[in-house]
Amino acid sequence: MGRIPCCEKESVKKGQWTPEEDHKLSSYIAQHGTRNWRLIPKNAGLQRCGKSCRLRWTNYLRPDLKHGQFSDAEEQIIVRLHSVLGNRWSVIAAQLPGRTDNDVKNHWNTKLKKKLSGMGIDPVTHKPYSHLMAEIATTLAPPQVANLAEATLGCLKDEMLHLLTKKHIDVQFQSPVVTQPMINNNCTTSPSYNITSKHEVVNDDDTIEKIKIGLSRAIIQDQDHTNAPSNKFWDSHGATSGNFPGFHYGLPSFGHEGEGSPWSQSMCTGSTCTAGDQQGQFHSKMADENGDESEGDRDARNVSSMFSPDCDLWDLPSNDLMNPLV
DNA sequence: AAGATAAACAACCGCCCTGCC
DNA sequence: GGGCAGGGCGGTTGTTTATCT
Repeated sequence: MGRIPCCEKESVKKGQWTPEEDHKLSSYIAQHGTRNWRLIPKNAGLQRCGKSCRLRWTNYLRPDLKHGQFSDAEEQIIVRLHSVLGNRWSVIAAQLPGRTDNDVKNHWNTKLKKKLSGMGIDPVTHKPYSHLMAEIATTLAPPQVANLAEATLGCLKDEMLHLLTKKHIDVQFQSPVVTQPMINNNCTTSPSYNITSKHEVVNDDDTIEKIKIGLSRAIIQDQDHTNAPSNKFWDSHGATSGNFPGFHYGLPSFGHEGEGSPWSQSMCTGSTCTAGDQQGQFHSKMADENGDESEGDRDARNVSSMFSPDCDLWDLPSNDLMNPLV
């Protein structure tokens, strides 16, 4: 017994919507509202699945939607929220009037990810690539480090090669450019990425080789210290996370995770997220406000609080958000 | 000018959550 | 409490448009 389909697939049209279909749907919704999406296509005379109608309406036809280019301010907000929330597009979109989650997601995937990568910043964790590689080299046990480092290089290689064919990335990788905060609200300490970088093309293979050599050296140095167990974070704190004075080491994650971004998770599992620090306050605040409301409601409200005059998040010292190793 | 490639956008799919019965 | 339907969400795919060779 499978799930009951939301509509009869055979009699349903797919693909691009025609202006006539748009008009039918808009007219029907203007008259009857958006109750019961399953009945809407039938009543509006559309050969479409109710779900398809809902998407068309919410992502394109709604009169309050913006359809133009994203402004710099909007991009900054997306990057900023993504660093905290991860791929929670609906929550991010809720902070951008007239934008849908689909809009934001598409814009992120087609433009912003590449811009960040071009700056030497991993768009998943919002950390510099050099930071990620340093973490790998210093966090893992010697039997695992070589294989995992190789695997990580594999993950990064495609993106790097793609970028290196177009833009120069310094072997040391540039740290995020700190500019004026994008949202004022009396916040003066928040960094924001300067999402513009134009450089000349360099020799791809040479750069990749330098990256590999640098990582190999780090691995070798790490292996040289295998007889000093007290220095091994993974000995005393588990294989994937641990503490080190001034830094939190978490195994970089390249996939989607359930609760917030890997980076935000990482921030809250190590020494940088103590009960007294500001980031910890932010997260415990989120945890305190659960009540009976839905997770989405909480997210939306908590995110809204970031933009409040109190400026909870934007007041955080830049190190608490980015915690750069380099 | 034509084909190839990349970028941008639109839509679909399947999972999951929530509310109702 | 369990089952079901509706709807939300994020990931992915398909199509169109722009740019490059």
